[in-house]
Amino acid sequence: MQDQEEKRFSAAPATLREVAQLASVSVATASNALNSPDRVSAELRGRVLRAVEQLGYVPHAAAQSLRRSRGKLVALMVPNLRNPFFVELVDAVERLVFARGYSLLLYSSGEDAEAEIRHLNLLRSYRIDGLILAPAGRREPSHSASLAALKAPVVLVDRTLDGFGFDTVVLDNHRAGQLAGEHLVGLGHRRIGVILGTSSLSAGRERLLGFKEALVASGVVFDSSLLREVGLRDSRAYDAAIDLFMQKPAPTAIFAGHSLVLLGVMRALAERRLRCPEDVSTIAVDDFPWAAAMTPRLTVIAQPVAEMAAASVDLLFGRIEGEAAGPGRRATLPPSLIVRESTARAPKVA
Amino acid sequence: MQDQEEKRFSAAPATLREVAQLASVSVATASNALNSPDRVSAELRGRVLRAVEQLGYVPHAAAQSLRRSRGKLVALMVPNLRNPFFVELVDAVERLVFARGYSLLLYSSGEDAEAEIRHLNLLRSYRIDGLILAPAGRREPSHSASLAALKAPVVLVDRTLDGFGFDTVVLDNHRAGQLAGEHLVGLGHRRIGVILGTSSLSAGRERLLGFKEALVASGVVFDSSLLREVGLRDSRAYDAAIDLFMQKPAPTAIFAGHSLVLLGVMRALAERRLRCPEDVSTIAVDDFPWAAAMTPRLTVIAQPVAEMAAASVDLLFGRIEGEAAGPGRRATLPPSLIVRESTARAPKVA
DNA sequence: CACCGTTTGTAAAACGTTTTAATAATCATA
DNA sequence: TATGATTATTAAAACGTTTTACAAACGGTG
Repeated sequence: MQDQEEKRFSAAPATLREVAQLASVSVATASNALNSPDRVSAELRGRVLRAVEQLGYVPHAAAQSLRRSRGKLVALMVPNLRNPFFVELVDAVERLVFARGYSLLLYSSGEDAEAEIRHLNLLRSYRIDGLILAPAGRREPSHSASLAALKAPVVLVDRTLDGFGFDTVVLDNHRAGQLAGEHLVGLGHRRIGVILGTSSLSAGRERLLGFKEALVASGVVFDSSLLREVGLRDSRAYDAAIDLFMQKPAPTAIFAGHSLVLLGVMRALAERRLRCPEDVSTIAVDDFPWAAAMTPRLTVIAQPVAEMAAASVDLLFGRIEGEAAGPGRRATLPPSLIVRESTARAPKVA
Repeated sequence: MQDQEEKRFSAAPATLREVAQLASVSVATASNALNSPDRVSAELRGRVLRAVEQLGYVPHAAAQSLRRSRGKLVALMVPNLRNPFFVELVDAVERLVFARGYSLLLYSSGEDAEAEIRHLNLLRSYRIDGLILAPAGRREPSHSASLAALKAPVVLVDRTLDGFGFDTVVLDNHRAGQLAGEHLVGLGHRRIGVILGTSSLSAGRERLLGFKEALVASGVVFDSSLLREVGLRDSRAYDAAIDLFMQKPAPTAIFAGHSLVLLGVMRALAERRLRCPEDVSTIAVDDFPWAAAMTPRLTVIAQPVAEMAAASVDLLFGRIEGEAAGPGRRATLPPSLIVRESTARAPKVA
């Protein structure tokens, strides 16, 4: 057995010619036997399959891709891998894509629109079948060219890019903000700091809108002097949080735009010797493995990452397989509030 | 401008033929102008380059890959993406690979040796130039066939696979264990629980060895009744920790084999209302973004992930570019102790 | 038995490159 | 001016598939 395996694979990868030869059929027949089995008699199909098995034949993806114009290749580009949301997304997408017999080309743009475009251009070479993109930053003028040049279906995830008509999968960000707001005012908080990651502009705006809406619905006025927008670097979030805690009176709760922001907030909290949730409650968008292992265990607004991944992949393959056409569809998935220990009733002293 | 971009890219991707045509040269010359510029006169080279620019020509990777036998494609396969170590590895490798003008095929085996082999077989189709592999589990008999069938250089990272002669990049696991042991006994701990992730068998064993060695060097006896081996699921680690805390006398410190294990431990701690580090100190291998944001901030043994990624990529391209030949080389990188707040002097009552 | 409609099989072209081997041009040398 | 020796250019083959267009074989009908 071991020996046979050895023999099977030691030589240069077998070609379809050799398979055909061994099965004493033409290459065309061999190809047909594999790709459209109904076009070839059972007899010959058997011979071919046996030969394939014996030679350990595997099709040459590049040759296939050259002839058909489909490479069984899909790309996923995310802004960074330090955000657990994207990590989960990558993980889920990889699995789904693999399940369909495709492989995944992974790119990380590093939250840099320039780099994103460079990646896109490199990507053109591969004639990918499709792209799932969580864009870095706003729409650049060159985006349109590079994206169009792909000549492949694109689905946008997490962040939108207007004016392209691409399929899009996003969280119901408005609802996410609402959830956070309702939860916090429900606990009696009135002075609430908000720190948004500015990167995902549209998402951030939506979340803020929903948040405000929840406040006014409860007759709480939103104090915009307690709003901060930071970049992607958590150190900025840390600074913003420190700054917020210096306000008089200090906020009794913080709503963080995403987990990276929260990371900065938690560091600031520790720094200022503020206890959570006794002194200040925190809530953030994004659930992630460590959220339940921290002390306190974090109250969060979870994104349905798995569902978002599934929706993206479904949408993408809908286009790839050509069933779907027409204008971009949009899937908006619901967030859910997970109450743990980082939020508590607002302290009396407020 | 917008319009020109439009024109540039709106048609089907330009072929080298068309470039040649536009530059009024033969395709051979066009090809040479791009690949071996010294073989063609400045005059013609200029014309070709201009035509390339004008048409927005990008080579067809599949066609290139078919003709040469190199696709500018490298694969990375990791056991899972929930372990922050692998996430960082993916991130770093992606960047390095991209910097060399290659693209990265990402696979996650899900800690499943079967799946790993399926992935490897799929991978054969792509005729990748090389593979960086963090294998799931032990060497399977079929591993050898699938790996050999790749016909591409392989470098193993984080976990070893014996008998293949592949280049390998690992942490100095022995030293990592030693560091943990020294730190803990230095703080006066005598009863120390050890929970290892069984998955990376060789790594785990090494870490344990180093740990024991540190103890005996200080005249502390290692109590093997305080050793647990768990799988990859953190719930198992949680169980093990709970179990450990039931021992009489209970351990005053826990050494966790990697961060996923630690996650279970911290959950158990919270559950049992044990304070860290007052009641029990914890130390684990792996540093990760959240480690410094938790309360307490975690004391860890950090792996030099960036360096490990760089070493892997260097080793791999050494083979790909053909400079390096001969038996597998091994890079062993040093861990470093990062003291934060999750370790403290052992309580007196021990 | 000649005819026709199905199957079943195959030869050859095509996909977009790179590379080999051959040709044409250039230039110094005898 | 003819002759090699270089250099610059190109035609054509090759890489491993899929697919198109055609031929062969086969069974049933009139």
